[in-house]
Parts: sequence; C-alpha cells; structure tokens
Amino acid sequence: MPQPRVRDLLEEAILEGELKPGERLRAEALAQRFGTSRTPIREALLQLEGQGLVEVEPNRGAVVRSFDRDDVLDLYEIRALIEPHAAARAATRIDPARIAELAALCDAEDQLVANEAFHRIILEAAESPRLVVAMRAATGIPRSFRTAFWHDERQRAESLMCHRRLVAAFEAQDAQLAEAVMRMHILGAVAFLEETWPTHH
Amino acid sequence: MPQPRVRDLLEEAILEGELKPGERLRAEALAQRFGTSRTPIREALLQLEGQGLVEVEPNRGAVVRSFDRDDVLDLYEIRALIEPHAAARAATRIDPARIAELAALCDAEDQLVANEAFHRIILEAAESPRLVVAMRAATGIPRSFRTAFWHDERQRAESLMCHRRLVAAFEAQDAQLAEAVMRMHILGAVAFLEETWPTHH
DNA sequence: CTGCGGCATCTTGCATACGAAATCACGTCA
DNA sequence: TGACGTGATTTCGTATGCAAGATGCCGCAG
Repeated sequence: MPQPRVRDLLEEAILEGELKPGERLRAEALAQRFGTSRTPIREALLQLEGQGLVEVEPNRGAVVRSFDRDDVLDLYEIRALIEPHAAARAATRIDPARIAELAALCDAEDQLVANEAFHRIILEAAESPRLVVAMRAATGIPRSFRTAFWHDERQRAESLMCHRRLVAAFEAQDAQLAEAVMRMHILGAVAFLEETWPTHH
Repeated sequence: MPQPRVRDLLEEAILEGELKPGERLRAEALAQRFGTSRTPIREALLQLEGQGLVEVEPNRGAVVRSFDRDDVLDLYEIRALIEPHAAARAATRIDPARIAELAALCDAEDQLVANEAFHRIILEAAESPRLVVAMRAATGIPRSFRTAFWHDERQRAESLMCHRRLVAAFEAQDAQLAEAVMRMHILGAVAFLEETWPTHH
C-alpha cells in the first residue's frame, strides 16, 4: 500500500469541505498541516487545478474554487452527457462481480458514499481511460453540494430506483436501457437542483 | 502577455512530435533543454499527466504517452460525444464576430491549424468552462496522428463541407442542425481512421 | 473624509542540495 | 553459460534558500 499522497489528502479536505470554496490556500500553511514542505503542496495544487477543484493564478496563489448555481448546473449538464454514455458502454463490458458490487451498494448504509462508489464503478466498467479523465476533470465538487439530495425522501427513493434499474440493465446487458436510465437519473438530479436552489440569490 | 510557461513549451514539443510517444522524459535533460531547473519541469509534467499526454509513475519517471489504435478511437468516441453537445450550445450563444472567424477559417491555407482553431472556437462559444476542461483532458494527441486526414482528398472535401454547414447552422442559430453536423463530422473522422488504420497490427 | 503613493511584509516561483529509490554493471556461484 | 546478489551510478522526491512579485498598512494631500 503506497503511503497516502499529499494530493489525495488535499483533495479529500476540499471534497469534505474542510477547506471551503473561496478559501485562500497558502502553501506554507498547507505544508505544516500535512507535515511536509511547500514543494509537494505546489505539485498537488497544480494537479487539482487540472481537476477543477482549485484555481491557481500565477504569482497570486491558489484558492478553492467557488461553485455557484451556474457552475453546478454546468457540471451536471456534463454528467448528463458523459455518464449515460459510460453506462451504455459498461452494459456490454461489465463483469458479474462488479454487478454484484453495484447491487450491494444499493443496500448500503451511507448512501452518500455508496452513490459515489456506484457511479465510479460504472465509469470504470466503461473501459475508456479517456472517459475517466474527462469526468475527473469536469465533475469534482465538495460533497456538501450534494448532501441536499439525501435529505429529500422522494429524491432518495427515485435515486435508489434508478440504481436498481441500472443493475437490472447491466444484468441484461441492455446498453440502451442503461443509457436511458442513467440519463433520467442525472436529469432528475438537475431538476431537483433547479427546484431547491432557485435563481433568486 | 505572460512569458511562455514551461508547461506550454513542453506540451507543444509533444504535440509537434519532437518528443515521441514512449520516449522517456528525464527531468534533468528537459531542464537543460528549456534553460530552467527540474522544479518547473516536474510541475509541467504533472499538469500534462492530468491532460493525458504523459504518464508519470512514482519513483520511475515520466514517459510520453503512447497512442495505439484503440487509444485514438477511444479519444474520438469522446469527441463524438462532447463536440456535438458543444456545437448545440454554441448555436444559441455564439456571436456574429466568431461566426465570421469560422467562415474565414474555411478558406485558410493551413487546414491542419485552421481545423484546430475552428473546433476550439466552437468549444469556447459553448460557454461551458467544464466542457473545455473535459475536452482538454480527453483529446490531446500529437498532430502526426491527424495529418493523415489532410492527405486524403475526399476526407478533406467532406471536412470542409461540414465546416461550412456548421457556419450556416450557427448563422441560423439552429442547435439541432449544428449538433447533427458536428456528430457526422466527428464520426466521419472515426470511419476514416478505421479504414486507414486497420486492426491487423 | 476620501483617494493615492510608498514602504514593510508576506507569498509565490525557481534554483539548488540532499536523502532515497531504482537502475545498471559486474563479479560470483551454481 | 546463465542466474543471482552486491555495489556504483543515475534519477527521482522533498526540503530549503533567495529573489521577484503581490498584498496590506499607514501617512499624506486634496
């Protein structure tokens, strides 16, 4: 097991919300926090910039990217594009063991974490390395932006239903169905976002 | 204008084919080449890794990514997904000045360079920052892999026709048409690749 | 009271130094 | 002859120093 790299620790800190959007990231402070020097921190920040999690301006430092309504909708529009495609590819490539994992995740305790794992497994099952990097570059946001979903009973039920339908589609190796369900799943999230996060602020 | 960053010089060198796929990238040698030290080189390599142009393995160094047939087809499959979407968004957002630029590019001398600019303008006109980074992460390959297109007369003619049709679609702000033409355009390239680059090696 | 200029301080960007891991070469032993 | 182990050399990863650019504060003039 490789020791945890600074990049991953920093990514986790941002996704967990310990470092908040808009917050200035001073290299020296982060170095102390992770018990290392500024060099690995700088490298991590540059990698995370390519992932859209931080913004680095030359000679002015890095800040955690801020995500307003338009950003998040933009992001989900790309998910709505990429993930159905990934699901379609996965339908004819995924192996039974993975399908079992997906099925298990439907009954998991922590639905927030389970949901992430669920989508990641499908993305990887698409067996398109480029698709993975495209998603990574486009879709990282702090989890706090997604917790709203899991507080709404109807949304949670619909999500779970979609996941179960996806498992069924994979078992039947039905690419069209998988694609359609995934598109509905993502667009459902978009609609929920637009409802609960109205324009007027 | 900011001075040319090492990252861009290195990217150019790879896209131009000066550094060939599979070639080992020793930090010290690159540092001398660009008249700098290893630190900026390391940072550039990590950024380009996120862009899919190089592969960095811990404690073992960086290599220019090799692109085999499957890689390139995988890449074009993602273009076929993203660029039609970008074209559809651009159709209702692009301003007339940009359309004029696109029209001018159809008559440009260097079709290889003009083609790149053409697609970049459309991508930016989609006004989706996430879409831009997704494309960048997914679609960088050395230009040598694309030169084949411009040696085939029929392919060149079809390409030019698609470009002109796209300009017309933008003038009419017809998102559906723009999307369809762009999809045909990219899938045409895929078909050409599959013809000219047969599986049997 | 407000806007501006200059100085002190802080932060970044790059170069360099040093320890650690990997690679390579060579000699030994089966 | 071939496989393996050991030492030398190369290359990477991290820490730190220093110069250049950015930030912030205070005083001054209008």
